[in-house]
Amino acid sequence: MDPNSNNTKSIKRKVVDQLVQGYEFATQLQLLLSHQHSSHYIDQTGVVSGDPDPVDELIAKILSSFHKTISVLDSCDSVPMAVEGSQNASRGDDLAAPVSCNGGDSGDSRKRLGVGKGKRGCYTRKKRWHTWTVEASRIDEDKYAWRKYGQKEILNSKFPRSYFRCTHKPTRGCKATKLVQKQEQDPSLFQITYIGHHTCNVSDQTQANTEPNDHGVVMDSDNALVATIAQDNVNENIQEQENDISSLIVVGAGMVKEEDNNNGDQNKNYCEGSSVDGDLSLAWQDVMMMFDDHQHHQNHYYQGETSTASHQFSFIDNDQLFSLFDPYCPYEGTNAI
DNA sequence: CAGATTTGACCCGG
DNA sequence: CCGGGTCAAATCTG
Repeated sequence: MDPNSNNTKSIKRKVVDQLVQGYEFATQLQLLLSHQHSSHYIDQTGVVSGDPDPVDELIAKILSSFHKTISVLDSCDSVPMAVEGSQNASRGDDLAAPVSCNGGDSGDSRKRLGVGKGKRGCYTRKKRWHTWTVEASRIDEDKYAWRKYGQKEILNSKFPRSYFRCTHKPTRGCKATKLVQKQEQDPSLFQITYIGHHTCNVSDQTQANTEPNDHGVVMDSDNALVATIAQDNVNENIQEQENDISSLIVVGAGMVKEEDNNNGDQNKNYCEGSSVDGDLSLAWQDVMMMFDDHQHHQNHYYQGETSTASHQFSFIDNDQLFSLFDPYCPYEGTNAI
């Protein structure tokens, strides 16, 4: 193969990838703004204005522009597209079934004990998704339902690291995960690393959280908005910003392990839920840097509000919570964290 | 019995 | 090669 054409293809793919992200984010922005605008109109005038919203118009143009650009690039190269199709791919089992890397012996899975070699660990690691780390006194600060799927002793760490994935992963293909580890300096604090954004319907998750939210700030309306967005088949990665950081200290935001994930296995394309979730600012940084590398300004995703909310999460009490991270006191909770 | 957790196995990637 | 992330059978719990 011609290395140049490979390189070009790689760049193209990256461009398309970023454009797809941009498209997604513009869509979300449109939803958010339209929501805000509508409520503003009602609040200020008492009457819902029927005028076409210039913001909507502008965003529609942006979306159109994105779409055209992507289409043009896509027609030049057979880069798999993820715009809007991603949601349809999650039919409930796409994640439970690990893309048969073994040549498709999907029939007799679930073998173990001596056999099963080559079946275990058959997965593709997340590499490019948006990750950020927070410090928190509780691990249940976010209102998502998590299910623990692993725990590991970490080298040079006193405390094991626990691995959680969204409870709705099997049913909705939500790929959000988080890693939780006690801080060595201050074991009362947890270091929580979130990986990826929730693509499940957040409204369900919020139902689980029956306790009143003492963060105060418009949680209800936010959640309503989340539901709206989710129902519109749009990834609500934006929502994560307001969902997850009520009383957290953001340690490192906007870190993206950016590595073109569709360069390895061309057959896998973007079928798993949404692979376009990520950080808008970073996405654009990437795009711009490919053409012009003078863009280094970092947009901070989160504003690290630090209230000290400590509401009781309905799924688990504090004793369970802490026993979870005590290697000698295994967590025996029944539901998600 | 269904769903969650535990935990050893397994593989990816640096 | 090895640490860390994920899988999945076994086990637990309500």
